[in-house]
Amino acid sequence: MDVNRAARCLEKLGNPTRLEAYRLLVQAGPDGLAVGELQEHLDIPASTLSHHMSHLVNAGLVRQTREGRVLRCTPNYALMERLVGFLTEQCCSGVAAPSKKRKAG
Amino acid sequence: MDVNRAARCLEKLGNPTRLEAYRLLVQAGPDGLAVGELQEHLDIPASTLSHHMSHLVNAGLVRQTREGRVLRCTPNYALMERLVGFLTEQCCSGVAAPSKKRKAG
DNA sequence: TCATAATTTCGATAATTCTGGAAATATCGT
DNA sequence: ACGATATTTCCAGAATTATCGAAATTATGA
Repeated sequence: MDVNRAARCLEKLGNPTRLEAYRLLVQAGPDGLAVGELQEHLDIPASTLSHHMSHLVNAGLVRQTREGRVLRCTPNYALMERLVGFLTEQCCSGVAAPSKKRKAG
Repeated sequence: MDVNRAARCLEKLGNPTRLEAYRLLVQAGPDGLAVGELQEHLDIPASTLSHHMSHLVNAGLVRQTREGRVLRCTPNYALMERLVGFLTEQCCSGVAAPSKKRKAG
């Protein structure tokens, strides 16, 4: 996770609609949610939501798998955890969580 | 830390120049850096940097104190930690770090 | 007061992002 | 094939953000 990758993830999560969408996916549990289910919760036009989701998918934060007519979305926890790790290690005071380092530890 | 506050912080950190600036402040230690010192590191025009810094200050992520002609910038660790807490609690799988809760614990 | 330094504000342009209707695509059941 | 459903892609306009030179502001020291 370099600074540019982190910035890209943060940028995508920095939109209220997208952050809420991601949060909904996490809350929904292991199966995530279909795009249409997200749309019901978020109450925005389908095309707008589709654009937002493609941002998240492109950044790698969300994965989509087709199930018949439905596109199921699941959060990429591993990437989110790497992002949180980046913030903790690079942007916090250094007092907490010095564990688990892979690069140049 | 509600979802909109979190989104605002993430949005501000989601710009590569601003994320790098914040990181430099953290790395610099307790005294942070003057705007001019940031400018040397980032190598961008003063007015551009000033705009970026005002984003961070407005979001509460950075604090500025005047020391003579110099404006010293320091990161707001407390807010960053609340942001990381938000992501950990609301956007991660729930497997890790269930400790330290203040609201409705 | 003058010159210098540090930084912001002004003003303007370029670039990007957000939004959403309409049309297209993909899949299913009959 | 047809009709319905789920979702994306196309297209365009509105809104926001990024950039930065020039001018203004704030502070220092002689």
